[in-house]
Amino acid sequence: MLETGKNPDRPVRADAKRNLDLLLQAAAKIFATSGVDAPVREIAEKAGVGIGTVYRHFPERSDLVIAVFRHEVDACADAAPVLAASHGPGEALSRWMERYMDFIATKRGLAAALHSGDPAFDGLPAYFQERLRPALQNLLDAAASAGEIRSGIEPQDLLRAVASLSAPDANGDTSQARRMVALFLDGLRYGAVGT
Amino acid sequence: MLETGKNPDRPVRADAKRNLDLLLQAAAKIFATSGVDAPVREIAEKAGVGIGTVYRHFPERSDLVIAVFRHEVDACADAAPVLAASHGPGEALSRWMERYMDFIATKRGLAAALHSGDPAFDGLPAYFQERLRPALQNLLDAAASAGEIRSGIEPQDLLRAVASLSAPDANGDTSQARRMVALFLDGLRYGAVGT
DNA sequence: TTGATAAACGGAACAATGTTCCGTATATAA
DNA sequence: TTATATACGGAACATTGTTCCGTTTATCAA
Repeated sequence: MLETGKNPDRPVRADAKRNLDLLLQAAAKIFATSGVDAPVREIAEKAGVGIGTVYRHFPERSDLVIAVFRHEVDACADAAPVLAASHGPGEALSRWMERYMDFIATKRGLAAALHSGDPAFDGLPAYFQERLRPALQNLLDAAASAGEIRSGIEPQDLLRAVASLSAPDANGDTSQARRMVALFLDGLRYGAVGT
Repeated sequence: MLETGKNPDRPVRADAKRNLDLLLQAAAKIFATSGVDAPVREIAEKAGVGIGTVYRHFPERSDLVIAVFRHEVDACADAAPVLAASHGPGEALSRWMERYMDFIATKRGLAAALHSGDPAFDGLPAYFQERLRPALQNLLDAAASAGEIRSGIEPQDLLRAVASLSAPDANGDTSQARRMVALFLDGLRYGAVGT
């Protein structure tokens, strides 16, 4: 019998992979611009694919939202080791917090969806913690070891605090939020072993 | 010229008033059951009126949501003087907090809508404060004057704290939340002038 | 009581959007 | 080059918000 049937180990087709990436990119941009309630058709058009292709990759609308969210969480988490390799511990921490704030700003529109009661999103907060907590933990440990900040800071507290501080963007102005976070981080430096 | 034209002072027709009440009742029940995203048709059917009638009274879906919300805020606020007249100051305060928790529980589904970015809902938080703060202030003043609780409690702090304490209803069980609030209120009693 | 009239009603029809389905096109492997 | 499983595109369907308009009815004056 000739082996021609459906092969489960067959690699993903190149066009499928490409379209998936195009979709994630397009969705990320449109979610950031128009919020997570943007029409699926709009995303398909921006990605240059048909609607059917969207639903092939993401059976439901919420699957696309989730994929974009996780993708952005991953990108944010992955930035930590990169920054740690290219900067000193204190500088790496500061820069990563900037990066994290950008992520939170993008996530604004998602917040409502996350707490909308749709069970599809139930796993997202856990993923958020799971991915970002260790990333930040490493940065904090390095900075503490170098004597640039005090030790004993809990990463999840920091994540939550900065997310809260970023919130009051009433006019869309982020400068105030950034000043608050900078001030907050200075608080970590005060009391460091080297001070 | 005979006065037969459109009379702006003409009283509201009886059926219009009745249908408006039916709609508010039906919407309140359905919002509590299925959330604020329930279809307009379902509400119209439950109220026993046509869709057109819904839109005559509430030009947009959000207007109906707002009307129900305000209606429930009013009912909760109006309960305060009634309880104050029929119970002692401490008991009136306790009972009103129970009443307030019921209101918050109903409002669960609304929370997402309120922060969804739809500008139609922008005024609701203000209305909430505006209406409930004075109602609670009176109860607090009476209880403090009677020496049953300490003075200097800010009503808005209490409103927010109790709303937060009521939130973690993971399984839909409200007993834990009620215990927490009761404990919280006992804290007010501790340190009262009569203690 | 009756007739005229403005107000209100009901629901068909339209628009926007999530989702399904299937005929067509194509990347891949032999 | 050819066969075929995979992926694609978009028409069609389902649900839901909203509009429109012909019909019904509450109200008032005679």
